[in-house]
Amino acid sequence: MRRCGVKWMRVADVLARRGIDVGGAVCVKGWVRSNRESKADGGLCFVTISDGTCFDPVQAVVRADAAGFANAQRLTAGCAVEVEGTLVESQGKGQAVEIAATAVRVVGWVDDPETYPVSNKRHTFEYLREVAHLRVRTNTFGAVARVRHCLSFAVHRFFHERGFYYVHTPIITASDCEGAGQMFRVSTLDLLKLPTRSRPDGGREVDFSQDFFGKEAHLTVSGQLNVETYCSALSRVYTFGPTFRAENSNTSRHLAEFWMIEPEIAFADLHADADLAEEFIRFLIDTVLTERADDMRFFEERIEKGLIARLRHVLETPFRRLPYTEAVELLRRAADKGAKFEFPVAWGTDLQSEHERYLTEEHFKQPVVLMHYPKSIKAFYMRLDDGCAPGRETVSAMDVLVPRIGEIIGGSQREERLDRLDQRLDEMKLPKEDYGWYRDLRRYGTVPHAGFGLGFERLMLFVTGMQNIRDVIPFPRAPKQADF
RNA sequence: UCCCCGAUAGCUCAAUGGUAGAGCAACCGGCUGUUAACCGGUUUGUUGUAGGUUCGAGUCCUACUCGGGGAGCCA
Repeated sequence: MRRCGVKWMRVADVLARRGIDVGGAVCVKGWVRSNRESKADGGLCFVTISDGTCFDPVQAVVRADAAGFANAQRLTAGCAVEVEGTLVESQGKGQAVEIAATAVRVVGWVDDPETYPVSNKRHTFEYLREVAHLRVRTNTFGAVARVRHCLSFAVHRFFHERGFYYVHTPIITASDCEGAGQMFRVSTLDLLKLPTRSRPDGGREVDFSQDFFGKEAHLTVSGQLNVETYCSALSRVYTFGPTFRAENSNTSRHLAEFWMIEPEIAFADLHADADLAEEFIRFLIDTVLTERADDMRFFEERIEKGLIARLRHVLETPFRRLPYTEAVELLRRAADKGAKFEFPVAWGTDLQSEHERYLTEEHFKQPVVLMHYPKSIKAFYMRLDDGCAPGRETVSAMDVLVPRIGEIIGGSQREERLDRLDQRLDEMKLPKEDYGWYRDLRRYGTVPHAGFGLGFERLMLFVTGMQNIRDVIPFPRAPKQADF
């Protein structure tokens, strides 16, 4: 590969004048965003070039005496170029500095400019989803990609700085005890020639002992049960990895493949868990506002007016913590006073989306942490609250609700008492033998512990103001959607 | 999975059951330190798929596919 004669720099550094100043020689490489040609001054082209390193492209001014001028005149959106020149103060408005080009080299042309899928104009997000391999070249998806990176690193930094260890929990699981919805099967059996064996009742069933793992295997729906084992030795741990749900969910808030962050802390109760969740969300917002100010300004201006004020409000206001029972009373009073709910509010049933939205968007207008849900609507591993009235048993669960998104975090203090855990397994008709290693944790040095799960893409929606979860992950997987 | 809405040029959208249109993009020309540039011109169609009704269907009916909004499941 040919090298530039002068120093090749990232556009982000050129525009910020890091390692270069006006008058310096520079080379940039990237993709053309726009090209405007002028006949003034003997002919010149204004070529804006993005290399994805920051929101703004850099403008190169190519005059007729520059090497490669004839090619520069033919540049269209999407062409890959190298530009050499001098950094100068811009004579035009809209940019402080620009590159006075001495040479332009076209690295890759666009075959057919008329049908280039992301030409220089407005496109709907639905359309761009159909060209997911090219949509990252747009303002919006470039910004999404950089914010996603920024938040990913912030997640690791937050936990690392607080003494948490990052645990790689398995993607494939042969235990059928995670119990969080439909799972994707993992198998190497020939679907056209499935081995079968007889069941005790005389029927036939697939013989998974002949499958790759010797038993049924699936993609994980949660790393929590596995990460609890490491928590019971390393004290403070977290996972951050892909998660899979085979639910037929067709919404703007669900994916079949998404990334989840699951911290788990030992010697901790539900309030320590909520403290952690709150500090965590604040840290992430603060980081992205500081490190991706350029992209966040774009989201504020073009995606959601008031976004930055909304995020700053979250930074400055403590989350409102509220027991489920009080939330139900509050919602019933609101309904009496005229709040329009499609579904009734009753103790013992899960809150509907409209109820959650009322609490966080209308009543409190801030993130809300709902705690101590009825045990009947929560998972077996959540800790039974002490001192409950008969018929009003609750568990130490918490959901963090935020405006616009609804539930962004679900967590709980875990049941660390073996007898209570076994009681819950029995009540929910779950076979104890499937939970051998999980029950062992309660037999060998059990401790109170707690954790939560945060859907990374939902965090992205909350932080960017984007509306559809399929637009905040590079290549979305959802029912009937696994292209690219 | 359920309810509602939609699918027409490369993109965004028009078109009373009666000849398929505009803006943008692209291309050509004009003007211009341009920047959502502007002005003039040119090119662009299996109207999502399969049936049906009708003299005639982009338009009406049925099914399917895909997309959007809402709900459920949840993160």
